[in-house]
Amino acid sequence: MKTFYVTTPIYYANGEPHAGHAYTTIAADALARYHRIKGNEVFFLTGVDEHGANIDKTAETEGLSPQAFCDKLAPIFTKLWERLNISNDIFLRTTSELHKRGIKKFLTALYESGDVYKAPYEGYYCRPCERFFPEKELADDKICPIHKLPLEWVKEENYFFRLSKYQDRLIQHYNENPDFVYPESRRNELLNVLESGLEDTSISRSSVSWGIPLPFDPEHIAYVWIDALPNYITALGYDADSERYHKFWPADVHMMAKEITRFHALLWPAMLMAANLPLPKQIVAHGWLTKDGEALSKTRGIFIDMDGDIGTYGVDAFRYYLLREFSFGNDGDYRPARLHARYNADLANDLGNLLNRVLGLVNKNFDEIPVPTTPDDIDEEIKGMAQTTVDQLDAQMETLAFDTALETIWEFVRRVNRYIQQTEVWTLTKPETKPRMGTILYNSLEALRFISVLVSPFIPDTAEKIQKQIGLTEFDTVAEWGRLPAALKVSKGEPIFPRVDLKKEKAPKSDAVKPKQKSDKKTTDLISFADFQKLDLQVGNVISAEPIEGADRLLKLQVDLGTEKRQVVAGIAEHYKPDILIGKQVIVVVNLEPATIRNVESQGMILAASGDSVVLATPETEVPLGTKVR
RNA sequence: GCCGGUGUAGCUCAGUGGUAGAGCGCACGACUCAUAAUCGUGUGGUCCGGAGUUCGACUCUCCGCACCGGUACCA
Repeated sequence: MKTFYVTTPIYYANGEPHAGHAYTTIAADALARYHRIKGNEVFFLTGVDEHGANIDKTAETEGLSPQAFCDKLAPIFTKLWERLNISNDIFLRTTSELHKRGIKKFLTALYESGDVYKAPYEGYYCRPCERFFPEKELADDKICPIHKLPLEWVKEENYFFRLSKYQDRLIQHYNENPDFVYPESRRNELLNVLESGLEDTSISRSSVSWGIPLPFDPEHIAYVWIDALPNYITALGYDADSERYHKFWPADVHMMAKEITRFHALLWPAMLMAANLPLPKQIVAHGWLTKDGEALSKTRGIFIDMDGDIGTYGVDAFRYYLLREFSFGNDGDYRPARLHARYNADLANDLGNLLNRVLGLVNKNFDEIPVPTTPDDIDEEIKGMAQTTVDQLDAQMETLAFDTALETIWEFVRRVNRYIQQTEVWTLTKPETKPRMGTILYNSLEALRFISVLVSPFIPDTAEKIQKQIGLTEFDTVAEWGRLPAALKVSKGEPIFPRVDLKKEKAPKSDAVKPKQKSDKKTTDLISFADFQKLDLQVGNVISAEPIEGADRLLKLQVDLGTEKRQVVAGIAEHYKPDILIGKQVIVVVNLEPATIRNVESQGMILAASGDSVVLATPETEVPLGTKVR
C-alpha cells in the first residue's frame, strides 16, 4: 500500500481563519480524500502556529496571556474545519508538548550539524524601540529616528543558520526534481532567488519571549519560522522516532498559498539537508482569492462571507465552487453570483436532478433495484465512459487540476442524463419492455454510485447522500463498474441540492456585513508629549511632481512651505498621478533628517494614510503655507 | 526599472503553423420520468494592438499596450 502525506501550513494564529485558509485546507482535503479512495494510506496534517512576537502582542491587546489567547483561537480553527468537513488526521499546535519535544530534537540535530553559529550582532540599539538600527539608516548624530534619543552601541549574540552553504545543493535539487516546486512559475521565481544568492539567516530572537527556547541555549527563543516549519515532522512523532514518522516522511505535498513558498522551498529544505533528513517531495503553491475582483482587505471590509454562503448553499457547494472554478496556480475571483450559478446549473440541475429522476423511476416501477438482464450497446458505452472518466480523473489529480477533474466528472454526469433521454426509459413500462427498463435503471443507479465515488474527495457529504439514497448502507469507495447489488431498497429521494432562488437569498443580508470593531485597544508604546513636540510638521503646497527614473513607487515633489522650498521623495506613485498633486496642500515633516533615495535627495516627508490604499493627509480647508500642524 | 506570466465567445477557461473550441448564459425546438429539471439545435469571437517570418499565424519572432506575480526604491 502506498502512503500519502499531505499538509497545509500551520496557520499563524493571531487572528481568525478566513476564506484563504479555507481554500488551502479544502484543496488539501480533496487531495487527501482522493488518495484515500485510491486505497493509499493517508496522513493529512493541518494546525496552527502559535508562537512569536505578533501573537504575544495581539494577546496583550486583548488582555490575555499568549497561551490563553492561543487556547481561545485554536478551537475557532478546528470548528471551521469541522464545518467544512475537513478530514485532517491531526491538528497540530506548536504549543503542544509533542511539537516542543520534536523541535528540541530537531534543533539539536541542526546545531550538531555544525551549520548553526553564534555571531555577535552589534549595532546601534534603541531601548524604547527594542531594536537595532542599521548604520546606513542613521545620520552622523546617531540618534533614534523615532525617539530622537541617543542610541547605545550594543552587542548581542544571535544564532544563525548557514543557509548560504546550501545554495548549490538546493539548485541541484531543483534541477534534478523539476516538480519540486509547483506550479512552474513559482519554481522559476525561486530558482532566480537561488541563483542570486542566499544569505545566512538568523534563527533566534533574544528580544522575543513567547516561543520555544533553543535547546542549546535557552536564553534564546527560536525564530517563529524555525519553530513552525519542522511541525511537518514533529507531528508525525519525530521526537520518538516513531513508526508513523518513518512511514510518512518525507511528505508528498506541502500545500500552501503563494506568499509563503520561500520559507518552504528554500529554508525548510536547507534545514532538512543540514539535519540530514529527506526532503518533502513537492511544494505546491496556489493563488490568492479576490472577491468580486477586489483584493480581500480587513480594513476596507472586503471579505468572503463563508458563513452566509455556506448557510445558503451548503458546505459542498462552497467546496465545489472553489475547486471547480479556480485553476490552481492562479488567483481566483470569488463571486457569489458564480457560486449561485454553479450551484443551480451543476449541482441542482445536472447531478441532483439526475439522482432524483432515476430514483423516481425506480420507485414508480420496481420494488427494489432491478437486475440488469438485457444489455445493449448503449449500456456498454456508459460503462466504458465510466472507466475513461476514472482514467482522466487520475491524470488530472496528478497535476492538482481540480477544476478540470470536476469538469471531467460532470461530462459523465451529463452523459448519464442523455442516456436516460435517449433510451426514453420512462416509456418502457409495458411487460415486454420492463426488463429493458430495469436494465437501464440499474445502469443509471450504478453510474450514480460510480459518480458518488469520484466526487467524494470534493464533495464528501453529497457522495454519502447519494449512496444512502440509492440504498447502500455502507459507503462504497471503489470505482469499478458493476458493484451495485440489485435488490436494494431505494429511498424515496429528497433533492440533495434544492434549487436556490435569488429572491429568497436576499433576506438575511442586512446583518451580515458589519465589519467587527476593534475594541479597546490598549496602547503600550506611549510617547511623551515632549517627544511629540519634537516633530516639526508644517503645511506646504506641492508645486511640482515628477516620477523618479527607475522607481515605480516614488515621486519627486517640490513643496513650498512659504519660507522655503523643499524637495521631498514620496512613495505614492502607485496611488497619485503627478499632475493631480500639483497645487495640493500637504503636511510635511520638516525636521526629518535628509536622505537620498534612488539618487534623489529627500528633505522631509509628506504624511499620508497608508494601509491598503494610500491617501494624502491634507488640511481640511486651505491654510497659509508654513502653518504648524500639531 | 529588471525578471517571469497572462491577454481567445457576455462569463469561466481549453486549444493547434493550415478555414476557431467546451461549459455556463441567451434563443428556439423536443420530451414530460425528474428540483420550471433534462435532451437537441442555434446564437455568439478584429483569438489585446502593430510589424515581421511563411504559400499560410490565433498559434513562431520583434515592438507596443493592459493586467498579474517576483525583485529594487517607499524618509
